[in-house]
Amino acid sequence: MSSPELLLSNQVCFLVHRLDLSVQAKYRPVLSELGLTYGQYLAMLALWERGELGVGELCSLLDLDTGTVSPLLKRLEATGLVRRERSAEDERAVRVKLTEAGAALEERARAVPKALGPCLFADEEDYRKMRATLERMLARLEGKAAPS
Amino acid sequence: MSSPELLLSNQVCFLVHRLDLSVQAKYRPVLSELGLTYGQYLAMLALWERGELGVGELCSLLDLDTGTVSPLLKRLEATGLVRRERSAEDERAVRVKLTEAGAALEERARAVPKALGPCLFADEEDYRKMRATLERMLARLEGKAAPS
DNA sequence: CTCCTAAATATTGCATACAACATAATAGCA
DNA sequence: TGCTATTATGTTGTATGCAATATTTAGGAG
Repeated sequence: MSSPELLLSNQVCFLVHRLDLSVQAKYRPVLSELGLTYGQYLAMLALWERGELGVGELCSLLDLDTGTVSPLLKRLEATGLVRRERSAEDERAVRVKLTEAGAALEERARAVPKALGPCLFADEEDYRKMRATLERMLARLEGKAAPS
Repeated sequence: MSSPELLLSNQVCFLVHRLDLSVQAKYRPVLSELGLTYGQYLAMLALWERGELGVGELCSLLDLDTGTVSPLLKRLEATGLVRRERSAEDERAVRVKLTEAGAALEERARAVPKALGPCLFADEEDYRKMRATLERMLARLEGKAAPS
């Protein structure tokens, strides 16, 4: 017999996971029209914001591993949205820059939050509360030491 | 120049995604001691709860595709926690059952929520509010039609 | 009974994600 | 200068996750 602590429906972690997958599912068809996956969209957001980034910077911004980001950038380069150039001063570093096409895509991308915002929250107030809750959960997670 | 709508830090979807990955990262070392991945843990929760399941049922419960669940069950079978048997009445159907080892693992798994609960929420009250917020977000997402 | 459709599960291909390791270049220090 | 540690990035192996397709079996119309 299961104790309530082990019931699937009682797990916050499961709720978070389903929510993430559901959100991605909502974004998928919209981003597909831009030729982007969900992960690529997040990377492009960072690039539109910063213009140019190192690989490590992008890993920090997205909170992801180089093992994830490095191939992702390779695919973005293959689709022509991004250019990767070895830095002249430091041959280890790679600068990731938007191409013409990559920069141009920003205009079309403005439609994405407009289309999907209403799927996620009711209004500004709702948005702020949700964001606050999620940020609190994240802070709690990252602030606490690993469980013994 | 980025409009605030495209700023990475303003995206609720990004918060949700980071939260999911952070939660998984917290669970990983704990589950690793049980020899389980995150996805396998969720599947085992369903099995401990129901005892025996069809593949399709598990897909519904976990809200996942057969393309995800089918190989996952294969790996659970390979580690000896689960048995898969073709149903006698309907040769298409596969019944997934706990093995002795799979059933026995439930005892050790009780430690998981105990260890990780405090990483996620402060107390019962906090747990309930978080759960309510997440469930509200999920309901909103799944209730709304796809964006035009 | 035969043919067609539907249902249940599995497989393939591609894109994350992370751990562990590999590679190359810089920095720092003796 | 030469050696070593560190840094920045890439690669490999394994496990999700989903779309699309394949396979097998059941059910139903005629």
